[in-house]
Amino acid sequence: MTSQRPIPTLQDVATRAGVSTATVSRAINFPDQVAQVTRDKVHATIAELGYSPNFGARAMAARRTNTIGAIIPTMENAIFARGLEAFQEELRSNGFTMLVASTAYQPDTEEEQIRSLVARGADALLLIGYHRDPAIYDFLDAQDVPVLLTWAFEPEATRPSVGFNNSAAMKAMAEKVIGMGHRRLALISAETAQNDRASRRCDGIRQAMNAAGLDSDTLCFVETKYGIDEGAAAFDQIMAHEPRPTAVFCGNDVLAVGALRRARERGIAVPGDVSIIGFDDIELAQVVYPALTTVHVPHREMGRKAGKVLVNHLRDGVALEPVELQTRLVFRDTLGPP
Amino acid sequence: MTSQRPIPTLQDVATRAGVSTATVSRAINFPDQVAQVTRDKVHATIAELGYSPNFGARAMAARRTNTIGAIIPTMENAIFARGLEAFQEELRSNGFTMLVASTAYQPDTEEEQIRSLVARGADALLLIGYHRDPAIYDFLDAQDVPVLLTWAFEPEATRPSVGFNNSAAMKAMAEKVIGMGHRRLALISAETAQNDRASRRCDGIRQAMNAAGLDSDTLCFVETKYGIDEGAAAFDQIMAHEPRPTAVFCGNDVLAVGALRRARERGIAVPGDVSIIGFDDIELAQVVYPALTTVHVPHREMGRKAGKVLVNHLRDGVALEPVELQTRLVFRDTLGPP
DNA sequence: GACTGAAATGCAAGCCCTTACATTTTCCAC
DNA sequence: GTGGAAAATGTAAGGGCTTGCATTTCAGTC
Repeated sequence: MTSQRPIPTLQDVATRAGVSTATVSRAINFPDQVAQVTRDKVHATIAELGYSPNFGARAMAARRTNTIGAIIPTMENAIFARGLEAFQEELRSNGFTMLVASTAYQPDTEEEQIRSLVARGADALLLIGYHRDPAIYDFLDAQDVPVLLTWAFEPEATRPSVGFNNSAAMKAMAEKVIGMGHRRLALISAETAQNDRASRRCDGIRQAMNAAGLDSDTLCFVETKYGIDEGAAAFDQIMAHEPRPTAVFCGNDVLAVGALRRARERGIAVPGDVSIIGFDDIELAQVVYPALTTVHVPHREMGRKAGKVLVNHLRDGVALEPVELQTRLVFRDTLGPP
Repeated sequence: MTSQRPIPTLQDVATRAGVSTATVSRAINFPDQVAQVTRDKVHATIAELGYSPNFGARAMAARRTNTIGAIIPTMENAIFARGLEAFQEELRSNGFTMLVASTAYQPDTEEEQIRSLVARGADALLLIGYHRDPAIYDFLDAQDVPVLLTWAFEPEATRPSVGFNNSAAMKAMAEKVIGMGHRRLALISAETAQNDRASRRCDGIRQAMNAAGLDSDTLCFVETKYGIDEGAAAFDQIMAHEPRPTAVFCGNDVLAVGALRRARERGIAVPGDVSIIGFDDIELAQVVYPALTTVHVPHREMGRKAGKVLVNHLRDGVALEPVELQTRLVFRDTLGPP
């Protein structure tokens, strides 16, 4: 046991520097309100004592934290990583801190994380997608915590979001695929029940099919959990279907990569025997072989924009402004004629 | 503007339930110290008011937060994701919360994040690797924050860690590769200056070379930033070297995947013309083609163990116990004879 | 019914900061 | 020098919670 010198407080700094706590506080938070010489003395003392302000006390006294919470479904597989990184950079450069939490795609966990971040004093929250229990929104409204949604954008939605139109994006891709002559389509989707991005992407394909005069009920639909192995297993299911689909859409790139791996393992040629299409355009999409045709989502831009919108709101009181971003179809090597 | 009903406090709950704040606090934190009927009444009131305790106030009064901070170099590419996920699960199941932050491999950012997490009241910290400014360790000691290191294990180290021996792991792989007849070796390494894992892995190769009677100065060494594209560029540099190496080690799987992609783009056969060896065994390693030979790191086990060690320490006062985990060589398809 | 120890509850002192307001110091213009 | 405004600093009141200690309530016993 080393002798426990107690953790220094503001008071300790004040005493040692021979000033009041108010002055120390100002020297830290509003340096230009303090005379140069005093400021230097205070900062020297802070360094000497290794003082570091207590966040809880500060939050309580100031009633804000300059902290913004972000809750994402998963930290694996980089789907959200790039966007979040840009979000964080934007916040940091404006003096805000990001707190991340992930939910493993469990609504209960999301609720728990939301409460935890709010209790921690998050000044605002960034959440993925629209769908969640209305009680959660009520809670956030009651707590007066601004919420910005992202990764989705619905023109008619009431909650502000910075994102893209999932159904329109997938529809655009489906139109291209149908335009190439594909008629027997399949979709490996993430679980749609609690996930509006997944269900909207599914809608997009059906819309394109209907518009092209195809019966959208013929879509060979498999829903699965998130993961490469899950994508592989789902691909097997789809290949068992008669007549065999010629184009397999995937709700995200991770599932697509799993499907692609399985196709190779089974000796099914891509895109010779079957085309595979992803969604997201994560780095992985360019690395697999053959390189994945997919829908490019502007992750970094989305993160940065979301950060800007929240900072503007928190700092300048600007209303949370919805922003729609555009996706882009990226044709690589896994899509060919049927 | 909706009328702002104020956020309910402990006091509000107490008043409404007709008890003291102490009782409410106990009903929340030590339910069995409160009579059944009182407890029910309190919880009903809490639900009715939508009360949620203020984390800052609680942290300040209780002088602990049940929060453990984890700081990782990057959230991209899933290298740390799986281990961290297991870590979080372990903490959650023991009533602790994990707070994550990432540093983008910048020591300055790491220091900032450490201070931030400490200020937020983290009861302990999980950090990656040994190497950092001693001043940071001094600061943490002064603040009396326990620190557990991970992703590395040095027998002679003074700080406790839960990890594996990076140099021994890489040495074992290098011995195998040399044993297959490779004599001209190359290494694409992450930047070694601030990264002991990278430099130890490099050491491992050199040790194996020396032990096999090869001059370790002949190792074709390229250092680069983290990323798939960076790995690709580094591969180009190595291929420009004369005589051309027959085996390219990579400091991690992400760099290896970049190298692999570049090899394919240039029509260099793997493993026919050159072997490529990764490190980490992230999911990606099995997905690329040809599948990557790599050193398997028990990420989940590492995360879980680290969680256990910290929980034991915080809850039961057990000293932080170092744990060495074993890596495993995984031979897939990118390694062949020279 | 009085007594006793245990169980349940209440009281109130902090925990460490920020900030409105009050006070002192400084600096100029005259 | 003096007066007065501006700049710098100080005072002290919270902010919401936990917890040691004091007090009340309750069972059970004689």
